[in-house]
Amino acid sequence: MNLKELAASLNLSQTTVSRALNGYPEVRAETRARVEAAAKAANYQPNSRARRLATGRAMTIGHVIPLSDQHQMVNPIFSDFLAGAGETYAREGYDLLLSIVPAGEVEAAYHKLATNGSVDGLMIQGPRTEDSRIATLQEIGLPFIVHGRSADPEGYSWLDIENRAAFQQATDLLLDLGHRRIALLNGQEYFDFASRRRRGFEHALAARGLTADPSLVFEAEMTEEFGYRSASTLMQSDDPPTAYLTSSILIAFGVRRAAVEAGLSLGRDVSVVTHHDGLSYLKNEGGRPDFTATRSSIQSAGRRAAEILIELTRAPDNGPVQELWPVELTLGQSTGPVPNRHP
Amino acid sequence: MNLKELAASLNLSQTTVSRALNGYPEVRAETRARVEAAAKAANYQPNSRARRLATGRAMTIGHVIPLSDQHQMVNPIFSDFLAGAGETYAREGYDLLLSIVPAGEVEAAYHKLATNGSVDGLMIQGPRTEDSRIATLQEIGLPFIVHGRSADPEGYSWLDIENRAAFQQATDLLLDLGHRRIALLNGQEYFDFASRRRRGFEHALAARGLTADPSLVFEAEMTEEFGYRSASTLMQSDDPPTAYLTSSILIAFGVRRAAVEAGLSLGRDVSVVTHHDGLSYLKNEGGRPDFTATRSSIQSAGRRAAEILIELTRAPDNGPVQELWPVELTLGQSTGPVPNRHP
DNA sequence: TTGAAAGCGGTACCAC
DNA sequence: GTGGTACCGCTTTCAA
Repeated sequence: MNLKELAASLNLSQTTVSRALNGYPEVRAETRARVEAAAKAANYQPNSRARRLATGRAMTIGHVIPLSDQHQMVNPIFSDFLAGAGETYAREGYDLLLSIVPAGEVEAAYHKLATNGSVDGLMIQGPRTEDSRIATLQEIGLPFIVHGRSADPEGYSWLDIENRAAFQQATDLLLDLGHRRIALLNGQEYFDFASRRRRGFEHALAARGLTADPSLVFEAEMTEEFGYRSASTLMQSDDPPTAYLTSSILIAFGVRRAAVEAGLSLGRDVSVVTHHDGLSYLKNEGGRPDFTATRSSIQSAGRRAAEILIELTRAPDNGPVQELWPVELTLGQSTGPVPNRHP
Repeated sequence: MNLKELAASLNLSQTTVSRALNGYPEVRAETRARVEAAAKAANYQPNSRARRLATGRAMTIGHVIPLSDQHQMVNPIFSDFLAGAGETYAREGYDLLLSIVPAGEVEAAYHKLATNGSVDGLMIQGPRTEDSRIATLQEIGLPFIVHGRSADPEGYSWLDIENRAAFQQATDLLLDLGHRRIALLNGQEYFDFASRRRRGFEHALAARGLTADPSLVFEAEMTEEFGYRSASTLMQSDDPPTAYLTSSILIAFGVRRAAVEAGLSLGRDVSVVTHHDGLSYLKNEGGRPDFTATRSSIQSAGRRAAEILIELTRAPDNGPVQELWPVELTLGQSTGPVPNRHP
């Protein structure tokens, strides 16, 4: 059943039926009701291809994922963000076009999506400190929003969290508890969020006249394995850290495993603060550890980023929208004393 | 630059230009070359919306993910499969429409995607033993393929692995090693793959006159936490199992953590076989355990499923395509002896 | 308040 | 081998 047939069955013109269905005000209420009833009865769905052509809008948002960064897809953050964004798209009647391309072909994909009119806007994830995607998109002129930002956060829309402040605060907490040897297990620092986190860490130390011990700072893909290996090494060293600050729950899981193997208890022998859904202080006393926070804040970020992006596609001439979200620090019931140096 | 303008600039008709660009044979080689050169110079991209309307094909495959099964998205299998499928779509010129909907609205989403012509085919993941999506799609008449299958595997296309045989084989291996108390940590058995795996497990036991001890069989969402909790409990029991067969690497990770806490070594004190990329026998002797297999087989499955699905959209009248893939068992260097009952 | 008709940008049939 | 033209199904201006 298409519009023409529906109109014929109602003895109305396509025009009127179209207007009735799309909420135009000039349609008489009675007519609209009649049309809506018939559309429902016939289970009429406007053909999206025809509508897209006629309106010139794709009603589609693109997410382009580089394949070699496939690890990114494994990262739970990625899928949670996607779930949140997808929720908004569905609510607003937008489709999500997921394009998985070899790394190095991302910007070519942008050009193609833009010129063949497949999408109205693009979502950018995982920005680097220097990220050429941003300049490319500005040049193309397609609306886009970045989850995170680059070193230069001017002239485009983004939604980011207070990475620097959060890690400064977390470091302060550990310093307040008396810790002096704190390890930082960070994501790869070419990602902007990671470099901001490191700066927060260093800043908190500097504020107390301390400097980061380079042998306690690691950066790598944020896996459990990375946390395990680096924490294991550190725990066997002569002067092991008493606290760990990590950039991901997976890294913290690895630290936990290393601690268990070393016979240490999180929250008693060694302190761990990790970024996850906000920041969490981890411990494994008293049964179930508090690792199981939902990642609701990341879903929220996805929802909000999608909202902003859709707004941008509707009013592309508005200035950039930039939102900086605070990060909450969730403490376990007991943050524990400064651990003694373990045997 | 659209087709009309391109044609005008060449003093040719739209028809000829279109034919030249789309590889129709009747175009003179010289003309075609001229057209192609001009198209390239002008960076011409055919408008995908117009093309879709004119051809009546969406050139798009839909993946519909239920949101409450959002855990599914966290599951690495999900994203690996997606990455593989996405690769094929890109190669074949198809778009991937990812639709994230509340659980319970999945079939409504199918109807909508079908009637508004947004997709040419649908990819179905995570089939249940009884899965109403399949009947719904058969009724709708949209091409689809299932990754996995339901209890009744007739009349539709699917790509599955030999779950039953694999778990039977794995159980046989453990029995051959002398194990008699083997725990099965399975996925939720309303998923068809999980029920097949359980049957393989039970069948191997039955073939030796043994029956599964119900207190050693668990099913749950396949998380690390599940593996940890169930293995911890079992390891503290009076008569703990000497071997674990698990349905996911995450579960195996949980078993590993429980083992470490209990002072047991994988591959020496306790045997673990898990499904991951094929089946793997896990151990943690001699440094790095062999947990780090790539999930390439799942990506391959995604690629192949996408190929079949695209083929189905092109020739919807062909009979169903059904492929059953074997599962390889990868042994560690040492599978270890039957563990002594631990203290 | 409703309808006729001209697009939107291609594709594909039918002539020449 | 090339061109004219009628669609594809909907939106949107313009007239009535």
